[in-house]
Amino acid sequence: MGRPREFDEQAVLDAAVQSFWKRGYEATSIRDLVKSTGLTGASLYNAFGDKQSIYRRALDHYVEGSIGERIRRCEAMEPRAAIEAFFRDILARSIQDEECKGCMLVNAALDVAPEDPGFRAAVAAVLQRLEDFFLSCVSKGQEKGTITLAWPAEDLARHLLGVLMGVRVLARVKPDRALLEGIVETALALVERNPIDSRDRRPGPGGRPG
Amino acid sequence: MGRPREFDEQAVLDAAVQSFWKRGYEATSIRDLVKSTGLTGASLYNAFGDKQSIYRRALDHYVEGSIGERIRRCEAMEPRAAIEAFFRDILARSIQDEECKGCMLVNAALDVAPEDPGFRAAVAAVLQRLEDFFLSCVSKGQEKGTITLAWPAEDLARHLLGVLMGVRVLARVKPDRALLEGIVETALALVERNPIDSRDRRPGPGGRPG
DNA sequence: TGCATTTTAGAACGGTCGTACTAAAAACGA
DNA sequence: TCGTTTTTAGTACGACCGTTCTAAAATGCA
Repeated sequence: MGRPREFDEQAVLDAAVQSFWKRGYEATSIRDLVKSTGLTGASLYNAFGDKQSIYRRALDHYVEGSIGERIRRCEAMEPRAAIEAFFRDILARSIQDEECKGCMLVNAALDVAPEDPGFRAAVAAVLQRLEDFFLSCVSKGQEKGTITLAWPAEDLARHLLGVLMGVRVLARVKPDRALLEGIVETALALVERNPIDSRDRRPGPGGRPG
Repeated sequence: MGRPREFDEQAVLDAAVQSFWKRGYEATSIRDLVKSTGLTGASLYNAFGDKQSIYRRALDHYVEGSIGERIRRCEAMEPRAAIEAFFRDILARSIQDEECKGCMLVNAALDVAPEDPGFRAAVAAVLQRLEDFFLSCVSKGQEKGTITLAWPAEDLARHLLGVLMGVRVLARVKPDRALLEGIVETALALVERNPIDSRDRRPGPGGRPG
């Protein structure tokens, strides 16, 4: 069996996430990780493999714990309220994010994804998951009458994904409440059902499913 | 007077932009720049200073040539058409961007801005310029009756800025026409004047200026 | 033509990078 | 208790980093 590990893998991943999240892939060295995780370089390589693998494990760990958790929490809610809760949570976190770390997934999307096909696919898959979450909310909300019928559910979901990315980028440079709230409030009002929905203003292909 | 330079500064900055744009700050080495610009390390340091200064000059060069130029071109148009032309240009460039370089400013916003106050201020200033451009378009459009009165001009401008950032991020990972068009078309329809504008649905503070 | 000045070319510097290696330490099964 | 196996700790390695230095080359001015 051999000597048992002295560290908790989850705690080590938490620390690795913090390092990579704040400074990015290139700017974080193995020696930085040694400092932040508390274990030695050899242990890191034994447990996770090379630097890319460590980053990948950290990113997956972040995604499951942060994004996946948020999606799961919101999926249990009423569709329209789920979208609102999702964005209000993002908004609150972005404004109180004093280190301006933003979202590690978004950072990864511009940092490692364009260079490495593996990372790119991983990031794209999570983006798809977010789009699917929004699409599910919008579709259900359209059926229930709480979400506007003025646009196809697909386009509304894509719009929400785009707005989410935009908020996350701006929060890293200008974490200004008025700016971020202005973006989100407008988006939330956009998806809201309103009187004009009685007519088909923009039928478009693939409109209301079901 | 001494020996004259053998290189064209603008051409060198063009080459530096290409390198930094594609791979980011950390992943681009001085030796990469030596290769892409064609001049030696000593010449680079003589002409521009250290690596940070080279990047800064390259970023400014990109902003003036790409973003500034686009703003100037659109400012001459009718407000509503200016917004549409701006985004259709972004859309076209994003879709045909086979290297998925995205926008160098957005890349800088997540790459160098969070670490360095100087870079951060520079990026924030350009973001403010974009927001001001959108605000100007929206305000004028509201006065002319081509832009919706359903939201304050400030919020619409912020929303457009957020959408712009979102498109630029997604284009680097998933340069999918349907995705990007879905985001932009929804945004363009959002700012469009429509029948509901006859009532003040969302007066809000600082609404229509003038 | 010669001096002053600047740019060139390329080697060289110390430092840090990701990673691999060497042993000691610590648990297991026999 | 001994041998096996794995993790630890620290060092070592070659490569590359940003930057500087040494000379040679090329101009303008006297």
